[in-house]
Amino acid sequence: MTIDPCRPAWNPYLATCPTRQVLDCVADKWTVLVLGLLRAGPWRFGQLRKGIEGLSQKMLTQTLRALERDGIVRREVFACSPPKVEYSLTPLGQSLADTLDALRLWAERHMDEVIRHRDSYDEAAAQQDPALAKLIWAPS
Amino acid sequence: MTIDPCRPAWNPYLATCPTRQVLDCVADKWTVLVLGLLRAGPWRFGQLRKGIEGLSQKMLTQTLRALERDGIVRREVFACSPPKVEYSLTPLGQSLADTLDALRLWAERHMDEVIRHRDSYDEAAAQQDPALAKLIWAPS
DNA sequence: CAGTATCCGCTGCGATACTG
DNA sequence: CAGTATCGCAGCGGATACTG
Repeated sequence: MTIDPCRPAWNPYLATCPTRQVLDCVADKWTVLVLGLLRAGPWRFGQLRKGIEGLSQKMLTQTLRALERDGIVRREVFACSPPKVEYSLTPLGQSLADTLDALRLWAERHMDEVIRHRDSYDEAAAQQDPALAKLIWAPS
Repeated sequence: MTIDPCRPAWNPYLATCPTRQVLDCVADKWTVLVLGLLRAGPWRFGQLRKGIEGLSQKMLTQTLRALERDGIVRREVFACSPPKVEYSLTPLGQSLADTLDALRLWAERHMDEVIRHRDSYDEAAAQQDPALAKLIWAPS
């Protein structure tokens, strides 16, 4: 495939650009966590499931399939009993995982500051409208 | 606030860890695109809306509110007519925006390769089950 | 212009049951 | 063990109408 000099670079700010779909799949909570684990080496399905609390089997399958389809994750089936399937990063996946890891690290590193902002924002909102105060404390 | 040496570092792999909520809001398609624009400087509401195709008013408001609450975006209201509201990055937001920009760049840079993988994956699936071939070509 | 409020269809996602 | 298939519903998110 040759480069078409007339074609503009990919631009996710346009609705029809394919990068939109990739961004949708890649900028995802579960993807960040799954790829974060895979950086350490191959993982089996059940290991990933146990390694990420709250991730249902369905969502894990869905996430892994999408990543496999895009060439980010490699799926290797071992013909044995009981069945064994290993997931690992492709070179392409490695580069993405490194990028996403920065995001996970950002969340861990700046969590304190985010919580401070969040608390003061909620407090200010509650004072403006005391009737809303209870909502802030309502379970998720 | 003092550091509690007993408290483990934040860990998004635990279901109840607050970083989960942050990851959920931050690892989001619209957040990536909004913060990508804000890196250039302050933007007005309408400008952001026009700058990101397919982003509805409701989702933009929601996204901006969440980011403001977490101290990532600053909202400045100008008392004039017609009303004018500017959104800009806080220092905290700058650090996040830089991280997310890497993600957007990754998508743009590796789109070709992703598409190649995707096509061959879909083709392989179609050959395994010819009846599914038509589904692959169905509109979104 | 920059929102809020309301309605509501669609689907994302969990729960459950079943298969190779 | 590693999935697929199916059901059911909460909530996401678009469309529309209204407000300061």
